[in-house]
Amino acid sequence: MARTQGSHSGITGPKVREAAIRLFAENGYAAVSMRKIATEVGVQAGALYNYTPDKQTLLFDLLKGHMEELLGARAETPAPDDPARALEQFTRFHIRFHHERPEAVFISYMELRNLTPENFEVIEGLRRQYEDQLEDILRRGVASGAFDVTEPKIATMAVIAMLTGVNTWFREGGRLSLPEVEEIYWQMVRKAVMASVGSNQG
Amino acid sequence: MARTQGSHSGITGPKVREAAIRLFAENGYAAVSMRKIATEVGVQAGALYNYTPDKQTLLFDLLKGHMEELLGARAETPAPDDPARALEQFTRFHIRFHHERPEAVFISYMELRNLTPENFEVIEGLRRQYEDQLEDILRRGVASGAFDVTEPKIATMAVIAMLTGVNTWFREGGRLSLPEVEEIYWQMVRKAVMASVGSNQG
DNA sequence: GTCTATAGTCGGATAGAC
DNA sequence: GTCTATCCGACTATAGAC
Repeated sequence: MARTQGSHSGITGPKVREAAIRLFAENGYAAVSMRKIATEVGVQAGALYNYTPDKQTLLFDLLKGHMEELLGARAETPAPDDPARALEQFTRFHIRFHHERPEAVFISYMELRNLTPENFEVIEGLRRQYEDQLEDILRRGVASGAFDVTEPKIATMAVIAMLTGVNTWFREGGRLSLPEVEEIYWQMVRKAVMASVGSNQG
Repeated sequence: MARTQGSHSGITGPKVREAAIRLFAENGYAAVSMRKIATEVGVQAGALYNYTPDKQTLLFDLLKGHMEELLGARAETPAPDDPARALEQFTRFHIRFHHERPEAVFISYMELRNLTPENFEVIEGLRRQYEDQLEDILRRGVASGAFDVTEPKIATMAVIAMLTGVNTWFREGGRLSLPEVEEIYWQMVRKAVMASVGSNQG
């Protein structure tokens, strides 16, 4: 007697993750039903519960996995001692990493409010770890005299917001390549934090 | 014979808008039911349909109202001829205006995907009108030699993303006042786009 | 590991009384 | 303008067969 249908392929787990990321990014967590995810994967809704205890945990695991990937990728990159070089590396890394995972990035910003408070705290802790890396670079640059930044925490938030914004408009195949975009943003970041040679109007 | 309950006050319309903005911001459009909005207002769900034909139109009207308020407030402010002064004014205006309406701002960024395609186009058109104002300032500054910006469109997106990011972390009563934050951001924006006196490493 | 079937709940929107 | 009552559909999660 044959199985009726469904994947039975042994790779349903990853397919659930992929389908959930895409659907959550497109429609939002609350608007996506377990049935839709199941249809996308090619199984029935009930079968999803072999891979996640519930919908909330599915969202949490996606966000946690994304943040751990981010921190892992950063950890693999040796950080230059020179603050200016470290800042350039951070800038290019952030743009590239976020460009490669637009959907996970989108969810990580948009669906935080759909996490339970306990789950939210975990994700926020991971995010803070990432932000602290940029803040450390800025503080070292201030100490060395390379940067002129009165409020490293604010500059950290400003730079990250600016860089993450690339995902809202950049599309492959447009007028500019990603390396060109990286260079433009790096020049803006560099000028924004560098020690100025003379003051301007303002 | 007296009315059973409900507002009957003649101001239910504004209360519906306010409740919807707050609840959509807190929980997301899809996660908020008409019943929840009605409870917040103090009426029954059916009464809401005296004020909006459906939930989608309610969301659309909120976003459209917000964008029109934004453009209206800009239009009331006389724009300086000098590009640097115009940029400073834009920077401070953006931070202040967005600070005063955190919930509407949040919805305007998060709930775009829950608009029908036709409604989305309308909101995007209004947003583009606003962005074009900054882009014009940057182009004028490049023409006058005051700014060093190779890609005004990208700089526009970068500056707006950076400024809007204030809403994600700034809280009244913290270490810094809003005018202080304005000043810090203005200095970063100014340095990022100003014509540099000498080049750096990078 | 997946299926079918179903429980129990909640959703948007409408009809008609007052 | 608001109420009550309701239609009808969709949802999460579970139970038990295969």
